[in-house]
Amino acid sequence: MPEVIQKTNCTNCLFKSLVFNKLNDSELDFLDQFKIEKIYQKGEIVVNEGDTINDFLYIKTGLVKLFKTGLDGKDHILSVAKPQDFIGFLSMFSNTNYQYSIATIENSTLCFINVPALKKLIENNGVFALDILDKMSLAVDGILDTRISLCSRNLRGRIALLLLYFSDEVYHKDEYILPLARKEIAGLIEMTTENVIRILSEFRHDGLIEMDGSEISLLNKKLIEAISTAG
Amino acid sequence: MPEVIQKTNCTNCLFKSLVFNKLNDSELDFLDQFKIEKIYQKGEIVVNEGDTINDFLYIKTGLVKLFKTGLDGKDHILSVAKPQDFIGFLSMFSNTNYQYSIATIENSTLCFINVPALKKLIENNGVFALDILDKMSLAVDGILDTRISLCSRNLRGRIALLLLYFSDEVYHKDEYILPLARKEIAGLIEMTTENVIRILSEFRHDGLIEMDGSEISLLNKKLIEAISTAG
DNA sequence: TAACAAAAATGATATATATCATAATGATGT
DNA sequence: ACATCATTATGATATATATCATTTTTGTTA
Repeated sequence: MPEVIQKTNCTNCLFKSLVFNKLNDSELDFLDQFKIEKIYQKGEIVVNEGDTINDFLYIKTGLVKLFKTGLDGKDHILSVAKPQDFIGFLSMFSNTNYQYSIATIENSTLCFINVPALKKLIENNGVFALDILDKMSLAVDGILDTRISLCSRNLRGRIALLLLYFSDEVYHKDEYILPLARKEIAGLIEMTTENVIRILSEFRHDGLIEMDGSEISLLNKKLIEAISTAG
Repeated sequence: MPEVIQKTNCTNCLFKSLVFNKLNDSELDFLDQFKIEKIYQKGEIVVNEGDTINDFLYIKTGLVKLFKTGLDGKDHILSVAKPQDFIGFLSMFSNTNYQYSIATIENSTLCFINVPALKKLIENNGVFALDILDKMSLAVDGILDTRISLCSRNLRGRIALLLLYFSDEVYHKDEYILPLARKEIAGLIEMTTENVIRILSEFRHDGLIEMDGSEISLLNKKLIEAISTAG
């Protein structure tokens, strides 16, 4: 359960330009009545697969994973999402219930916006509607790209891709703490836990990375990129 | 090149209810000025990767494939699309150029609708905007589901999934003519051409299917479904 | 119809990946 | 501080898949 629930003001929100830049002040005021902000610790469940979709979720800060538990009991991670990834748009329009679960993998602040209220704004503001379509389209492009390139890569290529993803897209640093356990990585890039561990060790032996538990530092990014492309 | 170009009338179109059911007659008349219909033979290129996106593409009849040519020279099929799949919505909003190529794999009739005209309608008709969001969302859900389940299946499972896809989603029959060559199937479900052939032969030897060239008939659907689920 | 090219088919072999077993390490609760 | 459990780690082996080589079939064109 989120520990803190905040009532903040959309018009003053640092992030409004990222999501709601096509709305005017009175529209933002309207939205204020229908939104709530929650602060989560790392590792908390935000929604469970099957839950009714009442709110559009927006990640203000932090990192979450979208996942499904398969018939084999293993978790499959559909996507890791960070601020501006607009994962909330994904099944909000096509389904009444979540097709996946969401959990935080970093301390995160999420904004919950009532779906009917949001739909009313879309209906009444055509420019906003087009903007939402743009953002949704971009989000989808990204997820599809990642998924397809995962399928056609070998294990080393997938690990390389993952390391680069966290370095380039999430932390913007060559050193970072992997927010996912080896087992979770396995579920994200569709391989066994043992092979995740094995290949990370391989990369260390080959001088590509330094590694202490979940602390990772990329030593030879050029080569990692080459492996990611060639794989 | 498409052999025939037709000027038809949206208001009388059999398919308008599938795509444009939220538009009134005057809006449909407006659209008429900005659309064109083309008839393609099987195997024709509709758009090339990198082409400027000028039109929203709607599949009236037939079957197309969306594909990219990889660095290795092999084609990777992103998706096979049939009427009502609304693939045209995919990167229309997020990109000015196609991120993939499109070719017909059956004789097909496609409708080309000018993008700025369509956007104007979206901007002016909020209910239509929400409807487009719904359809786009559904299209994406489908593609993602397929992709993710492909990644986590073994070769036999993937072939089973493919056979069922054409049977259940496309032809609605247990006998059909595979519209894709073995090599294309390989590019669609990420395996080698040899293994596609081998596993299809295996399925025939095991009495799961009958096969003569591209004529396929599913003999034991229950078992094929089991293989698809278990794989 | 012959001649050719492409696709389909099959087997042998190499490589990549998963599975199983076992140990070391680290975290958690008592 | 100890027992317990999950995670990380590594090796041995089995299995799945890709690659390479060769033949057969099919379709196309002269």
